[in-house]
Amino acid sequence: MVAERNETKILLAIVENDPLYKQALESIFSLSPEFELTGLWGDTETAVREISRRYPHIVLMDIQLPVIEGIACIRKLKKVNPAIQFLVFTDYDQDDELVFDAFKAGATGYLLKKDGPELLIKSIKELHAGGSPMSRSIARKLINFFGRYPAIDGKEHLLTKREEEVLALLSEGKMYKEVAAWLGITMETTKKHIKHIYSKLEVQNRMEAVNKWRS
Amino acid sequence: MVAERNETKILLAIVENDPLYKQALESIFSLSPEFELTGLWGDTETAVREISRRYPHIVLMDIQLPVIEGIACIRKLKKVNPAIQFLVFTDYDQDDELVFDAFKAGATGYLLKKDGPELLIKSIKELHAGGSPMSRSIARKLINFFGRYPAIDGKEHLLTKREEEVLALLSEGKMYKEVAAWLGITMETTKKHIKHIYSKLEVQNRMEAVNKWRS
DNA sequence: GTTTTTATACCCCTTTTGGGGTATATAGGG
DNA sequence: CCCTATATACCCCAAAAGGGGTATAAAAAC
Repeated sequence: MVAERNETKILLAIVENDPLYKQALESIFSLSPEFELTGLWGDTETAVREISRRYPHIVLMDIQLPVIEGIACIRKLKKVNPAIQFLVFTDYDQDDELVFDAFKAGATGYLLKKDGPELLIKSIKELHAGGSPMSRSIARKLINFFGRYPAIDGKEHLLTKREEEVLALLSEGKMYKEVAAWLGITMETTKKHIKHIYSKLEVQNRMEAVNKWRS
Repeated sequence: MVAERNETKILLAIVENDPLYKQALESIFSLSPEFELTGLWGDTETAVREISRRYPHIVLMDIQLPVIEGIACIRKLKKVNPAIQFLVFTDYDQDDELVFDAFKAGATGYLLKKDGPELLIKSIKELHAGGSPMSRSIARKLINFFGRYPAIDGKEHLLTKREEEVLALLSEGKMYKEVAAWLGITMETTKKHIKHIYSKLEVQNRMEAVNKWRS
């Protein structure tokens, strides 16, 4: 049901600082019938400026020093165009925090340059299909990360009674002011409850909250 | 902690076309210590214009010919301020559709003028307490209503294929621009599809659409 | 061979939503 | 007794959603 995405090309944009890689990537993707190269930029500033006019499905994002710049670029672009998938393409895999920050910023894939072009192409397809391709060492880091923290959950008393009431009314499609009227509180208080709900469930809107709560 | 709103009087507004009733109602409610008459209007236009400045708890709504006007007035006011409770106060109880339309528009009480002032006062209190007061004949109509239709629904080809795709993405909590990106169309076109979906399903928002479609 | 439906794109506008604060009062746990 | 969680209320602000148009082209229906 998720449409005929398979019939169309994968729209790819590339941010690559290294001129050699830049040329190599261009020759790979500009000629392939499965991809359409909608952008090829050498720096993040140009990328930020151009990307909204190119609307790629995937952005292959080279991250070099300064690392912060690439991460910030992903975060910025992800905020504007949440639909775009970012595949980090870098040499750096030693610094755990860098890797985590990339994912926090919105990257959904993390590939090392040494992995080679075949895996790169495979990863882009995988990413476009909804997957999260990453190099083995990166995957290991992610797994280990969850060992660092006690893996909280519980979930039973995640939401308070009042918050559950609010969420139940939200799930019926009621507007904030209707929820407020129903509970006999002001709309601002209703908003406050909703903000807490979203924060606790780590979601950004009503639909996601309801889905998460129902699941 | 429960909102310092209704410890005191019931704030009542009245829309009554008939001058005689208007006077009678005023004398009843303007003197009663339990009620405070925040508005007394002879026509719906004035009511619509004034009501947001008077913030009543309850609106006693006279419905006369043309019936459509009174119904529309309730719908309009309920949309603006869902917290207000509407008590229909009319002579008409023969036309079933009229009664149902009043409830659909947002009325939560339906009283006939012939029921008399004691029941009127009792009904307003009942409404304010969260109840749904109505004349016996009206209650009967409501009950019978559910026997009228086999409670089925065609539902087969109500939405087009594309519209179903859009709705599926909406049900995941995706923003318009994400849906657009996913389907490879513009956000404006996405909005157009969504408008059609809401119109066909007779709903006003994403949550209601998803609920209706899933049911 | 018109007419209708579907899908697309873009315009206008208002309302709703979501996220960031601050502040008060109260109930409970350390 | 302090401190946190809960529930309430209010502020500001930007983004998203929703509702009203118009218009074009292709496909389906009549």
